[in-house]
Order: sequence, then C-alpha cells, then structure tokens
Amino acid sequence: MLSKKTRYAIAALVKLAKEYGKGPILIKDIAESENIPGKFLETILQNLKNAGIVKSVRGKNGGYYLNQKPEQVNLATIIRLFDPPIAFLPCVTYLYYEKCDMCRDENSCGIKHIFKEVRDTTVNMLKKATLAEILREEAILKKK
Amino acid sequence: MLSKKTRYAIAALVKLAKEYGKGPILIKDIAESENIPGKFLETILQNLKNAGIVKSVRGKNGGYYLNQKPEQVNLATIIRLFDPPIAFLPCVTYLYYEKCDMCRDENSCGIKHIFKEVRDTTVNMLKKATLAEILREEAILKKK
DNA sequence: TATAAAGTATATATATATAATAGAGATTAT
DNA sequence: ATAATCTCTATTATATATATATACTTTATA
Repeated sequence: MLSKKTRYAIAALVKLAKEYGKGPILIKDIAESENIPGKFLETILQNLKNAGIVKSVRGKNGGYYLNQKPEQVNLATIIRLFDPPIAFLPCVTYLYYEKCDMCRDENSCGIKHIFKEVRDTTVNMLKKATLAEILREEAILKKK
Repeated sequence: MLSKKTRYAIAALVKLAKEYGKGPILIKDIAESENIPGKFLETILQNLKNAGIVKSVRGKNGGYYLNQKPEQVNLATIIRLFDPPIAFLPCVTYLYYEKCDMCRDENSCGIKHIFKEVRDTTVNMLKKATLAEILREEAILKKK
C-alpha cells in the first residue's frame, strides 16, 4: 500500500494541476481542499520542490505551483519520491538493487523473473498515469 | 516491497515443494538451507499451518510438509497471508475495502481506475506463479 | 518408561518507519 | 512596519517489522 505521504503528495499535485497557470496556491488552501494536515503537507511540498516538480513563492501572496506541465508529471515519479521501491524484491528494483539476503544463487532463482515482470508492468502503467490523464478521467466521470 | 516474513515464507514453501512427498522436514533444516532465523521461521510455519498450506508432525521424527500440491500453491495466496493488501490504495483492495481518507467523491476519482488495473494485473501474474512453476523455472535456469 | 527430539504457545524486546506537531526564522507585498 | 507566507530544524507519538526467550506438549524409541 502507498504511504499517506505519497497519497497526500498525489492529491496535492492533482489539486495544483487543476489550478495550473493560475499562480501560486496557499499550502493552507491545498490542505483544506484535500483533507491533508497542514504542517505535514509543508514537508511534502518541500520534497516536491527539491525534486523540481513544484516551485514556491515566499512572502505575502506566496504559495506553490506546478513547475512542469500536467502532461509531464506521472505517478511513477511521485511514488518513487516518497515510497520504498515499487518492486516486490530488492533484487528487481530499478534504482536500488540489492541482493536478496536469503538468495543462495541469484542466477538460478525461479522467483526473480516473476517479480521483475510485475514491476515492469506496474511501472509502465504508472508512467502513463500523468496528472493531465487523471484530470481527463475525472472530467469524464463527472459527466456521468 | 515484500516483508521478510513473506520472503521467508516463500523460500520455506519452495523448499518444501522440492521435498514434496518425502515426509516431514525439520524446521531447523529449512532454516539452515534457506538462511532464515529458526525461531522466526517457527511462527511463519505456524501461520502457514493455520492457513492449511502446510501440515506438521509433532514429536521425534516430526517436521513440516506441504498440505497441497505444488501446482496449487501460488504467490498471491502466500503474499496475502503475511503482507498488507497487494493494492496501492485501500479503495481498490480485494478483501479489505476502505474509503481513502482524503477522497472527496469516490465516484469521480480519477486515480482509482489506474490502481485497480495495476492490482488486477499484478494479482493475475502472482496467481500464475505456483510453487511448481517456480521449480520448473529453476530447473531450466540451472541447465544454462 | 525415561529420554531426547521435535513442534506449540505466549510474551517480550528492539529497531525502524510512519505520521504528525511545534516553534522560531526568513522573505515579501502592501 | 506589519501581516502573510514559506522555510528549517527538532521533537513526539504510534505502529509495524523483525527477532528472541522461555516454558510447555507431544511422540518415537532404546
């Protein structure tokens, strides 16, 4: 399961995508509209800022806004920022490869290929899921 | 990522599948051959026993053995026993549905369908991965 | 029938990660 | 000058994962 931090990050970014192009949005407004504890959201937005996904304006009339187009931000990127690897086993992670501690002989491991396939499929799906895609889907669902 | 408990459970079951039909195997032997802390493995095997996947014989010459054919035990079943739900969001879990805490209107949520598709695909892959399938793969890899 | 081999049961300890909060500090529009 | 904002660092609370300890019960067999 995704951590709350990741879920909050996704919700905040979807919110910023909705307001894309309208200038900076207050932390407080995001927190209220998305049901996120304000102080917790602060650290999350800082992380997203360090990753270059959002930018901030300090001082009065400040706030946060998307630093990339909604088409360019996808769920795989967001999840990787906050959660442990998407892969089920350390030996099939993309960025953080580690040998499985109990694995005797990795070359004859009959499990690895299964989890590798799961990871690849999952990551591909998450990469297709951009903020723009999510908003498009929401618009469709609201019409029904 | 899978918990160690789950990884240990998978390794122990693969071991029992290898010895399928040869009578009970000692906890100690499984622990040594699979690099699993013995006492920890005890509780894991108890869980597997309660779930009907293995059986045990007490007393001298006792041990554990598979209660189902290697073709009948798959990774989805094992993972579900020990880990939190496979799904990324509480609202798309198979057995433990819960509303996402921040979700305003679940009917117009643009994210849900993505994670539902990921979960379905993942579970299907894991169901195909039986102990028999894993042993078959290992045999192939060892020949190379 | 005593003994050693084995699983059973329950409790506890330790470490780590997650989630959230607090408060002082820095920046900026007006 | 002041109020509105974001920034930075520290702390706390809670839960979960991982592992260990100890006493108990069952069974084969010498």
